[in-house]
Amino acid sequence: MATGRTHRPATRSRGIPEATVARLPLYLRALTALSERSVPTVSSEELAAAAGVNSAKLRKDFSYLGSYGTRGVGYDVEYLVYQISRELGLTQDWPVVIVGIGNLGAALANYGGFASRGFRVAALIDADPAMTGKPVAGIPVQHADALEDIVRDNGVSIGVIATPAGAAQQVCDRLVGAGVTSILNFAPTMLTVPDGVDVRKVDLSIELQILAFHEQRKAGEDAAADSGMPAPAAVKGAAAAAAAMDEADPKGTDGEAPAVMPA
Amino acid sequence: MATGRTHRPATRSRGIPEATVARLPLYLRALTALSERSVPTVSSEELAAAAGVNSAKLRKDFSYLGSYGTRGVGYDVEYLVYQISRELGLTQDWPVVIVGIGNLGAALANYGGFASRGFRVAALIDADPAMTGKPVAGIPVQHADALEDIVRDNGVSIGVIATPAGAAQQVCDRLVGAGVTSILNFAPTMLTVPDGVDVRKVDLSIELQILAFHEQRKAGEDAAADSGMPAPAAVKGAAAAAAAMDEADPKGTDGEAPAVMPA
DNA sequence: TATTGTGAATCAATTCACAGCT
DNA sequence: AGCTGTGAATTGATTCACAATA
Repeated sequence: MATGRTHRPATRSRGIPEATVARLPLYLRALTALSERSVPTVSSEELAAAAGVNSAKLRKDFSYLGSYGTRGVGYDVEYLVYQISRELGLTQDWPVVIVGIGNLGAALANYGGFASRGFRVAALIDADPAMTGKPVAGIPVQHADALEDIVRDNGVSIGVIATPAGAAQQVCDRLVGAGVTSILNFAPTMLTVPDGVDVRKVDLSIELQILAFHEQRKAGEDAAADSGMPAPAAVKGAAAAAAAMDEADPKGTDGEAPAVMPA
Repeated sequence: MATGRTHRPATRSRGIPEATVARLPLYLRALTALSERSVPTVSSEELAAAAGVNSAKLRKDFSYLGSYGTRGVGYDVEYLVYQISRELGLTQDWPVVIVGIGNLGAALANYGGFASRGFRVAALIDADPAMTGKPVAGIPVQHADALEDIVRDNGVSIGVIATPAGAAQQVCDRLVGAGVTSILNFAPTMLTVPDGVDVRKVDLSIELQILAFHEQRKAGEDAAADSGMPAPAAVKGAAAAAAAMDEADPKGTDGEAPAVMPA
């Protein structure tokens, strides 16, 4: 993710800003919707509105990819869909494995978006022997012992971790050892990986906490402004309540990480 | 989210950078782990390593909250846990409703993190009458007709949308109409909300696409460098393949959005 | 005429580096 | 002696505003 090497001088100089890369999927989704409605062209203004960004930002983003628009007219929808798909690497097939088939892993396996263009669920892996062979989303769950073989046999380079926090690092190490170089982590823990391996993290509790912060700001900062804990003195216990949040696996039918994804 | 008002002059001048707010939950998690191991103090260096950031950034972040450390020593773990919890608004109870109890909604409902400090699942809501009354994670699912009553009766200000994309905007409108001012959206669609309402989005397909981009960069840009679609001419069809990804609900036992969250 | 593509200006976030305290 | 807190420098992202052009 942060290895700043200087590769090919092709098409356009490399170095699309990370912020731009993160928005390309947004544009692609909006363009796809237009494509389905057979809209032939869009202006930066229209497309920006559909993607929820402003048009100057969108044009600047596209300028990193090349000059794919026509002045006075706009962008050819189909052509842009193709160019962005290619830029994102979606014109090829990416086999992924999902490790940890609990509530969340199952939800991910059932996600329609996986099965469509670009990504393919190559295997579902779980450490619980009782799960082995059980079909989830039509795919039989395989035991964790076979992880390395599965990754190698399928040429998997993207792994999804949906295990409990305690197992995540170990699973990560095994995935990386077997050749995976991109990881999507749903477990609420920081993963340590060697250079050259990308990790993206999706964490519901963090998203909720950020919302709570803003919500608090809105609700007025009057009520219960200051109630205790005046100085870094002996405050043991009181704060410990805020703990528990992450780690551990309180209730939950089985333990894994909730996932992220749309219908 | 972007309303730049100038509120209370209390404790410290308002205006914690958004990037800092987004990292506070990370620090909180690391501190919580230290707290559980009864570690009394940490240096910025140690805590930064545990949270996966560098120490200068962490110190700068904390400087926005106030001077909670001790030079030559470090930070008091319990005290910092308390201060960050308070800053994030986690010292109060936030009732949340989850709308759309499919694969993903159920995974979210079962997520342990919800039940612990700060957030409480006040209700589960689904539009399917067959779901009504069925307990999920010990909480009976209620019908969507009761949405407004549920939100008002429970004083809910945070809503989680885990419905199919097609229903998301309508659900969002109803939540906002009933008084919800913060929304966590798992549906793969852009939501339009009035000023003063925050939306955070979690989207697996976007995360995967970002990973694919970096993966492609690593794999060498040789193979299949350029295969077709030379100009913005007649390219109908070819690119349409990249579509389908989002929207719609291909397979999937029932249709909702996968979720995001840890064990 | 309408709309892109992009330098220049602005704003935000990160990192440096060190003075100030304990 | 060690570590925080923070101005100053730097790097990165966004927005402005307009010349280029189909």
